[in-house]
Amino acid sequence: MKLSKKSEYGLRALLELTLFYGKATLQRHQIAERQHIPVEFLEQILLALKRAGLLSSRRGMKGGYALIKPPGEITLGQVIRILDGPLAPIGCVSKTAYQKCADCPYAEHAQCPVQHVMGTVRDAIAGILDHYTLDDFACGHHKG
Amino acid sequence: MKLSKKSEYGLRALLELTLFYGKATLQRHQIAERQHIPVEFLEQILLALKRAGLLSSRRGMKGGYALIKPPGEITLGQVIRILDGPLAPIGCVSKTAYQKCADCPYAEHAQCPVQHVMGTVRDAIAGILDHYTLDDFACGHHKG
DNA sequence: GCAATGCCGAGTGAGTTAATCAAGTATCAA
DNA sequence: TTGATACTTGATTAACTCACTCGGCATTGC
Repeated sequence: MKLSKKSEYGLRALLELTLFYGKATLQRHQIAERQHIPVEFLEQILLALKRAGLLSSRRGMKGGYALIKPPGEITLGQVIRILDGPLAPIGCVSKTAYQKCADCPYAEHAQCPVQHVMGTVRDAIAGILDHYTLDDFACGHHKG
Repeated sequence: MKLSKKSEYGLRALLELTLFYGKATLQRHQIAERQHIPVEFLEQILLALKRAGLLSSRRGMKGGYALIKPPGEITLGQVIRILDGPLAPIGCVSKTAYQKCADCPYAEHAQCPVQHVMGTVRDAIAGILDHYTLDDFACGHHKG
């Protein structure tokens, strides 16, 4: 039930990029300084977000990173899935990356008590994170 | 955001013990067989649950484990905290094991956006797991 | 005493996390 | 064209965690 440093840093980096959305690009070291993140680690995080289509980047002098989509269209759920993988506490209840349990003594679906509770937990987590956008995030509160 | 095998096995073991609550004790190998759990691993799980005051045990021939408290008074939240640690996705929003973030650039409490969202996630998870008892678990559905 | 069972501590191999490093390639300015 | 700056890529690492595994000890019942 834990959020990795990678996701935490990723969210904090996106927060900075949200504040400058439409205004300027930010360089790795600027983001790193403002958010106290090791630069080289931040680099691979930004890169992953870029590959996932969330960021654009420019090389060379005056280079930097910027959000591609408006912050209101990016959810924390998306970001965490990119950096940490599925939100579900257990593979057999993931909607974006379902995986059958190897040795569960219960028949498929619905009869397994673990699967049942964890399904509701997954829905609760996704219900929050998939409706919480970078805009909400930057304001510090959900539009609810 | 993941449930460990340890917790999963722990919950499945407690499920068996719930079914036999007030009727009989169960030995490690019985639980292990019924739930397809490696015996030696199960052992340390049962031991942890015993140390936490959830189980009683008897050694020697005719030994075994049993629930101490009625299954309606044990919540999945308790169990998972014993085996996996705090439910909160990040230390600074845990209510049972709060830990200040080392290098968060935001002042204490309430101003950190990460802390804010993750707080609501924590509450959602705890809201489910701290009200879901072993009884509910054995029935496969919450009384809610 | 002896076998069955739980108790306990240490160890282990695979994998993950959180970085770090080194060698590129693109961009701009002088 | 040259050099400085900054993103890109891939490899490497140390520390840690996960999921077991093992060996020996303590207790109980026959």
